[in-house]
Amino acid sequence: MSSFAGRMKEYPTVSLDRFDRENVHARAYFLSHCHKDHMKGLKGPLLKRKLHFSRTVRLYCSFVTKELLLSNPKYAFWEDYIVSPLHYYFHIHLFVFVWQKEDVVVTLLPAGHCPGSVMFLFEGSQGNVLYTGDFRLAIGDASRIEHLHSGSRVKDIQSVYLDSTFYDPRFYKIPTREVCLNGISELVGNWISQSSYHVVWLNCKAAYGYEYLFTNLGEQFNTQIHVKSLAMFKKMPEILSYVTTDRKTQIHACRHPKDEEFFQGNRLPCGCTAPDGTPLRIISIKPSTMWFGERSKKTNVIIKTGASSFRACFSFHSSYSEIKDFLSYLKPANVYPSVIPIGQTLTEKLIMVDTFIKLILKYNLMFLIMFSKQILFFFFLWNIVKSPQKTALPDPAEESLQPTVTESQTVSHNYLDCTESNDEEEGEEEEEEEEEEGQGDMNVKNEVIMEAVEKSENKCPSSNPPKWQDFFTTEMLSDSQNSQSQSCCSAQSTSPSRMTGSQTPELFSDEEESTDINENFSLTLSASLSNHSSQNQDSSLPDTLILHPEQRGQEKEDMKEENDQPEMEKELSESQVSSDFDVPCTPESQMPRPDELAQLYRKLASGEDAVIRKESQGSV
DNA sequence: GCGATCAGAT
DNA sequence: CACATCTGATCGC
Repeated sequence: MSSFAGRMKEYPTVSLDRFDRENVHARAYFLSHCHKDHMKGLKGPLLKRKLHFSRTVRLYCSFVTKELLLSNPKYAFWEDYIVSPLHYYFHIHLFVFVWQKEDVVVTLLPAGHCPGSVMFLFEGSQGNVLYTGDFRLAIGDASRIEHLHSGSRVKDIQSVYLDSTFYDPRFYKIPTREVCLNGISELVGNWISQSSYHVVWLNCKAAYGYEYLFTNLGEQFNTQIHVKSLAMFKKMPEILSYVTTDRKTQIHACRHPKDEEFFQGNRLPCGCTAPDGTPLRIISIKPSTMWFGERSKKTNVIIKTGASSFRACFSFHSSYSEIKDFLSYLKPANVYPSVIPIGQTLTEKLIMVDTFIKLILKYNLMFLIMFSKQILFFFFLWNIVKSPQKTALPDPAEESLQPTVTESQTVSHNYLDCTESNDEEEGEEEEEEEEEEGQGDMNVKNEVIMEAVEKSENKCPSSNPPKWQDFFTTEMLSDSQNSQSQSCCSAQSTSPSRMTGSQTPELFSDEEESTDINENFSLTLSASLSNHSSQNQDSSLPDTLILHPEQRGQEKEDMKEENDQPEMEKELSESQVSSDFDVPCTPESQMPRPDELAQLYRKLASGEDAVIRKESQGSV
């Protein structure tokens, strides 16, 4: 669960994923995805009143997040205040008023956590800051995210506000989404093929994120999954076509307050029975996170937990090694973990991050010595020491070399609002104290950076740049899964990414049921889900500035050619071409002058990312 | 009566 | 196997 307090040190006038307390005063809001623990205060009366009186406050989120949010009547009052792009990669031109006006370009990056989930990359005078929200990216995915790069280099990232849910060596490895999906498919297929009375209940929690499971199962078995409601997907036809409210199907993901009891009594949560009265044969599959230690060779993705109950591996969050890979690639100067697991103090978490950093340091040292790259190493050290650092922060170089965090220091400063003992009054004194000490202490110096030396060759965004369908697919669907292989999203390009025999996990840990499951499954990850058919009215806001990524068009064109998309995706892309995609800036802002713009663009590493021109191609 | 918060359960 | 949500109890306004 996120313990992030809502604000980033570098850009404190915006709030992300928190809308209560001091966040009520934010100039702009960002919602990374539509999970309740990231929506605290979002339906609060305070904010509602603020919206009523303010003409400038907006909530920025992805299109899908907007749809999901507005499908809940409790959040419907946000409708006129949401700014969402039709595409993943877009730029908001923010004028943030605090100590000065500020140009900030915000880019939405795929997060792979649930439909609509994104990370926010802020680029402005306070540095490039990445807020990950919750994310699940596979190893290697960062290199495929175009907007983390400028040209062939990885952008310099000042800080990462990190989803550290599994940032713990215990969660070293979590089977990839594809592997998990294969296991579930196999189990489902073997069951429902036995007779029409054999049905599966997917015991999913009440949260977005299982949709790609539904779509893939629906696709593979040419059926629809029974769910409680379709309303939230009404603008997402590729999801819509795989779910139904018709109970006459063999795969159910419906819920009921007493569904566990129902299941024990051999009933589905929806109460569905066979027309002829024949008792149904129901198995339950409960998606849950499974992890494996570094040395563990077990890779069971399905565990039998009862006579007809199974647990299936499924994770919304990146594993330890995936997070490590992510950080090692980005090499941010600072890392702020946003999740402090229950039972673990902030200090422990920070120390853990430190430990990782030290290990990296050590590893690199050895590596460097072995390969006689000392020169590079010292050059890099020098870079760290010399690197220009933000104001109001302790010298990061100094700190990074002594990354010790003491309990008292850590706990008393709640910039991230991470500690449980955090029910202090919101006095101003405290605020100031935070400012003075907290920031430095909360700085987890990330010498992951050291790996830069080793990985400098890898700094370019791979020969296959990120393809929009990798992540755009309802932001979730099969997204980034197999990073090493290419896109796994298009129906045609999927099969190559199927598991090889050696990678095939044992399906069951319980032997009694593991006999007859040996079919080969042709996993077809469905094509893009997301059809973002409508644009909101925001482009008509009076004081909006629309920035269009210029080169994006051509790049997408290239991508389309080298990537043989199935028809559906081509059509989708084309439909997106036609839909103007206007991304308003913060309404308080003014239209920048050309020279201002030029300056802004210079701030972007390459200048490729933000250009005012209506794009002519399906953009990402 | 409403919202915030917490414990507990799933 | 640690994910996110819901329910119910309690407290304060």
